[in-house]
Amino acid sequence: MAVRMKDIAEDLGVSLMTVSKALRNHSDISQPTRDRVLKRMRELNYQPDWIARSMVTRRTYLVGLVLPDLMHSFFAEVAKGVARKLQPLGYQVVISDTGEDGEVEQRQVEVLVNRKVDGLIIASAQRSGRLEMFQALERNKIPYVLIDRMLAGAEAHYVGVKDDDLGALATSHLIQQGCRRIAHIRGPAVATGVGRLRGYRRALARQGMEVKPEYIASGQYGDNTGYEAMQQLLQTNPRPDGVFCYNDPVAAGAIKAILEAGLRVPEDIAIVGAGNVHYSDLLRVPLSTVDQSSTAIGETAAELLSACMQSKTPPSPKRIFIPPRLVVRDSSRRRE
Amino acid sequence: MAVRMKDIAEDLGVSLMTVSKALRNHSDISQPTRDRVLKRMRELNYQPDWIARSMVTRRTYLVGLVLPDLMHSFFAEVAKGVARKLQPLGYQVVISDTGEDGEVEQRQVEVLVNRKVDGLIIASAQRSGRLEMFQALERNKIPYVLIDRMLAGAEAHYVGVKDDDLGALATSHLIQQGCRRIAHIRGPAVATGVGRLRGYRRALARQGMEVKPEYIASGQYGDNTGYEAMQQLLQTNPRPDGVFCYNDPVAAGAIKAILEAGLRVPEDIAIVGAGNVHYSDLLRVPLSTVDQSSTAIGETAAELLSACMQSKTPPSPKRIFIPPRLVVRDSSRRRE
DNA sequence: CTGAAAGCGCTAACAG
DNA sequence: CTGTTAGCGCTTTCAG
Repeated sequence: MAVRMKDIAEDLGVSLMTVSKALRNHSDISQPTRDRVLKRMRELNYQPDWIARSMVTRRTYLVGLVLPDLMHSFFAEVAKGVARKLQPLGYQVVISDTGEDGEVEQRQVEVLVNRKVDGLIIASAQRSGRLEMFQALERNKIPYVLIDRMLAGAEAHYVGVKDDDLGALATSHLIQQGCRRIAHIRGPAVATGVGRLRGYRRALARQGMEVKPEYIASGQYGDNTGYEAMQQLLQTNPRPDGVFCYNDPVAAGAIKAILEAGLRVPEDIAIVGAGNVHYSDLLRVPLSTVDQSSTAIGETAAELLSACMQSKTPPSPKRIFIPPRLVVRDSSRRRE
Repeated sequence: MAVRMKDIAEDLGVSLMTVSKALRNHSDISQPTRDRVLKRMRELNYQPDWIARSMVTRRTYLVGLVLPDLMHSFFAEVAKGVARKLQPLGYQVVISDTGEDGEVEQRQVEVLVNRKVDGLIIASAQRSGRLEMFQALERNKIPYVLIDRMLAGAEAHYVGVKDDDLGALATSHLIQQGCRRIAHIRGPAVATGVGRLRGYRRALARQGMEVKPEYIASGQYGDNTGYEAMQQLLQTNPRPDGVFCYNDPVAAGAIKAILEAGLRVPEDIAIVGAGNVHYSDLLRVPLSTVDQSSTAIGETAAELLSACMQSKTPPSPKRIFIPPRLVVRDSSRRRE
C-alpha cells in the first residue's frame, strides 16, 4: 500500500539502513547518497510510519491537553495557543474536556498516559490537596505543565496568573470606583476559586473594609450559577453596590439577574469578571474584566513542556506568572 | 518497565499467545485459563501497548475532528458531542482548528492521515467545488463524515441542517414580525453561507418581496465583521428594518453597530442570527436565533463514522438532516 | 561510510 | 484448546 523504506532501498539498490539514516540526517552517510535517497523519497511521496517509529523510539509526539471546559472561550483560546506552538514541532495535541470533574479528569489522564503521550498540559479540576494523579505522573516520568490553576503542594511547572493578585486587582478597582459594599461570587474550590477569593479579602482588608460573610455567594463557573448566586445576593440588606465575579460567564449571569430585578449596571451595582472572554464586549452591559492573556498562557506552557520533553533529566519546576491586566468597560465605570 | 504480555505468560507458565487470546476474549481458550490470565493481568495492572497493537492491526483508534474555529461555541459544542460518543468506544479524538482557512485545512488533514487516524469528521472550510482533499481521502479509503457544511458534488456522509431551510425559516420569521425591508449579512462562500443566502432569497420571493442587492452585505463569521457589515447596511436608504445574520457572532456585532448608531433593537431593526451559541441570551439584546442542535450533530456524526469504521465495505453515503429550530428572543420580537 | 542482525510488543495464521 | 512461526516498519547496535 503505502511506500516503505524497504521499497525505496530496493528501488535504489541500497540497504534499508542507508535510507533510514539519510532520512534522519544521520552524519555517517555521504552527501551524494543522501541526496539520491531524499530525492527518491520525494518522488514517491514517502511518509514515515510514525507508529513503527514510535514502537522503537518510545516517543509518540502526542501531547495531551486537559481542560475543564472547552465551551469556556478562555480555554478554547488556551488550546489555540498550545496548538500553534506545538504543531510546528511535529506534535499532535489531544484535547480532553473533563467537565470540571476531578474524577473524570483522572480517568482521562489515565487514558492519555496509556496512549503514551509524550507530555501533558493540565488545567486541573482536582480539589486542592488531591495530588495522587500528579504523583503518578512523576513516577511514570511523564512531563507535565499545570496551567491556570496551580496546585498547592505540587512540585510542578506552572503557567498562569497569581489568582490572589487577580482578585485584589478586580476588587481594588471596584473600591476605586466608589463601591462600598462589595460582594464576591466565588468559584469552585480549585486554586483559581480559592485564590481570587483570597485576593478579594486582601483588597478589602487593605482598605480597612469589612468582609461580610453574606456578601460571599457561591457560584461555580457557568452563567446559570452566576445568575442564581446574584439573585441570592440581591436579598441581602443592604444589598451590595459592587460584585467581583469568579469569571466572565458568572458575571454575565449576574448582570442578567440584576437587570431582571429592575436595577442598573453599573449605577446600582458595578460588576467585574475575569478571563476577558471574547464576547464580553457584546453583553447586555459591556463587561469589565481581568484579562489573563489566555493565548500567551497556552503558548508559554507549550514552550515549557517542549523543553521538558526534550531534556533527558527533568528540569527543576518553573513557575511562570503572567501579570493580570484590568480591562475596564461599562459594567464598572461609575466615575470618569 | 511496563508489564508486557510476555511477563504475564512467563509468570503463569503459559504461552504468550494464550495471554493475548485471553485478553481479547478469543473463543478458543478455556474458561479457567482465561480467568487465571485475566486475574494476573489485573494484579499486575497490565495495560496493552496500543502502539504495538496498531502496528499489526493497522488501526489506531484515533479519530480526527477538523473544525473551522474552536472559539465559536457552536463548534466547541459539536466537539463535546463527538467526544462523548466516541470515547466510550475506545477512540481518542484529535481536534484540528483550521482558522476557517482551506489551505490550512488541507495540511491538517494530511497530518491527520499520516497520523493514521481511523476516520475523520470535518466541518470543512473548503470553498465549494474544491473536492481534491475528499477524493484523496476516498482513494486512501479513510472514512469521513462531513458536518455542518455539505459540499456540493462530494459523495459523502453528511450530518447537519439544510441551510436553505434555516435561512428561509429565519427570514420568514422576520417577515411575520412585520419587517418589510429585510437585509442579510452573509457568511463565507462555504455551503452554510451560500445556503443561508439562498434560503433568505427564497423566503422573500415567496412573499413577492424584492431582493435588493444593497441589502446583502458581506460579513464573514466573526463579530467584528458583523459590526462592520451592519455599519454599511445603515448607510442604505431606506435602511433595513430587519436583518438575518449568517450566525450569532455576526449578529452580536450587528447589534452593537445598531445600538451605537442610536437605534433600537428590535423596534427600529429586528435581528436574527443562527447557531444559538450559549451566550446568546446574555447579549445586549437577547438574540433570536436558529438552533442547529450542535451537540446532536456531533453525536450523530460520531455514530455514523463509527459505523463506517466498523464495516469492511464503505456504506453508501448517508445524509442526515437535523431540522432547524427557531428560538425567538427579544432581538426580533416586534409583535405579541 | 555502509550494511547485517536483532528486536520493539503485539497479533494472524496455522499446526499440534 | 494451546502453542509455534512469522512478521508489522522502523531504529539501535555493531561489524565490516
